Amino acid sequence: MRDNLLTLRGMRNILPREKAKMNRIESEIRRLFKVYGFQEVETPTIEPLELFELKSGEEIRHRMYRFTDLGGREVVLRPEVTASVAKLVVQEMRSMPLPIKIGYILNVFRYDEPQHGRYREFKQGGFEIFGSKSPLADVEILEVSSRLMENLGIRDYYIKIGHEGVLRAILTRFGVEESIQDRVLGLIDKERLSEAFEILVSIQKDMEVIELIKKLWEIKSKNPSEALKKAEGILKDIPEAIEQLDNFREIIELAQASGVGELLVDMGFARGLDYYTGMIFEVYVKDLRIAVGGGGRYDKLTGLLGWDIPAVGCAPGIDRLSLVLNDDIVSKEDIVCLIVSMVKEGDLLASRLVSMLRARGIPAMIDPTRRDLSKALSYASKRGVKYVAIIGSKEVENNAVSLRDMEVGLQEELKPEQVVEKLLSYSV
RNA sequence: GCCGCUGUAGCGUAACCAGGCAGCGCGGUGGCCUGUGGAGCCACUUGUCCGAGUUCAAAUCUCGGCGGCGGCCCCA
Repeated sequence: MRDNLLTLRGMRNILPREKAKMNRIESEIRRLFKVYGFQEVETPTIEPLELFELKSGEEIRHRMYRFTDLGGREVVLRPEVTASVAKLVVQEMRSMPLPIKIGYILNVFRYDEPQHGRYREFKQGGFEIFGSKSPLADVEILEVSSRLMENLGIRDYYIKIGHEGVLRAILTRFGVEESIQDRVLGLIDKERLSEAFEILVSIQKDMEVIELIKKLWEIKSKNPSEALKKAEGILKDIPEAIEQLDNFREIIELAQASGVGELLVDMGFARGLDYYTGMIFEVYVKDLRIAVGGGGRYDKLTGLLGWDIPAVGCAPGIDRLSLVLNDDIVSKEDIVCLIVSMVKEGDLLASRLVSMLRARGIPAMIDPTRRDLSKALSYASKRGVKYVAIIGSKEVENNAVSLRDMEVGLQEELKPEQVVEKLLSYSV
């Protein structure tokens, strides 16, 4: 049977080494949950279609795994987690003190064309803060994104940052309704400016709004204060936009003070998800064109679900981080001691020894094959096992084992207790 | 959704251009050698992605499908 008939396009088997890397990343994320006070939750894999029709954005919406269940409901495999977590908070946490800080590590599904770093099922971590409008919350999200990169030993990353509030304030000022705003921002994000402008022209807006957006869009700089200054000049006649820009400035200043990674300010930056209302960002690693994480502020989303509280969050991509990490971030250590019982009379001693080792947390196993000693050694060697405990009739008589150090090639006869003592430092 | 490259055993490959018995390495399984030869030796194991077409003859040439890899778009 051909494997490729059994594994769907865009899906994959995750092998031990890859899995170990993902585990490493996940444990780093969970450590940040603890240190920053995020409480981990899990939401349903399958959600009603409506949840993502609310505000997920056209891009994601037409790439959902979508079907009718046996009860006739239109359902989807979650294409992202933020909407689900927002729903969870609205449904279950109305009586909790604010701010509510939620973390998650969950798989998501998108029917994209697979390519480098892109699969149809992938895994995201997530940090979401509900109930605070303060820039301090925005900065905490930026900070946690930066810390994750650094804790994983990734130094050459930068954060592309923008502010949808500024763009939306301009559009609102010129009377562009929200659903049109979503479309226009989507086009701006794709750098399809002329199409965005066509829409604005078609609803009879004057050229001023187009000029403003064009000028703003051109501001892309690794010098945040310079970028902010330029933006201020452009927006000085629109107080609502200046207000948003002040918010952006505050976030950037606090972020720099708390040591987040290098910032690339992009005033024309918008994200595919329609629910963003303020600061937005994506995390990039040099030499990799795709984002390894992203996030932003979404103050209106929970309101649509029945509890109007501000929120900000981010989602690191676990598979993509794994792509960046070297294999050597995880140890290749496997079984420490392989026990080979060559004669039936040795099995009792072998069982006793393996239990003693495991009880002390030392990874050990009995070779269950009763093959030639040289084949057993070959197996141990290929698996990278450090010690082989050999039990033949001679050892059975002495109630001892011959412990062979596979790296040095020497061996000594020891009592089981002595073996445990010797290997104690390999305890996990 | 679009574009490019690609598809030979479990894995890595040769034969493809220029059509003519599909071969090698690794692995796996079994066996032989007093229990340290982490070996060796012997045997076995499994394959041209699928479907059409051209041809006396297709792994090889053509077309289509599917898959893989990468790019665009978008994102994680």
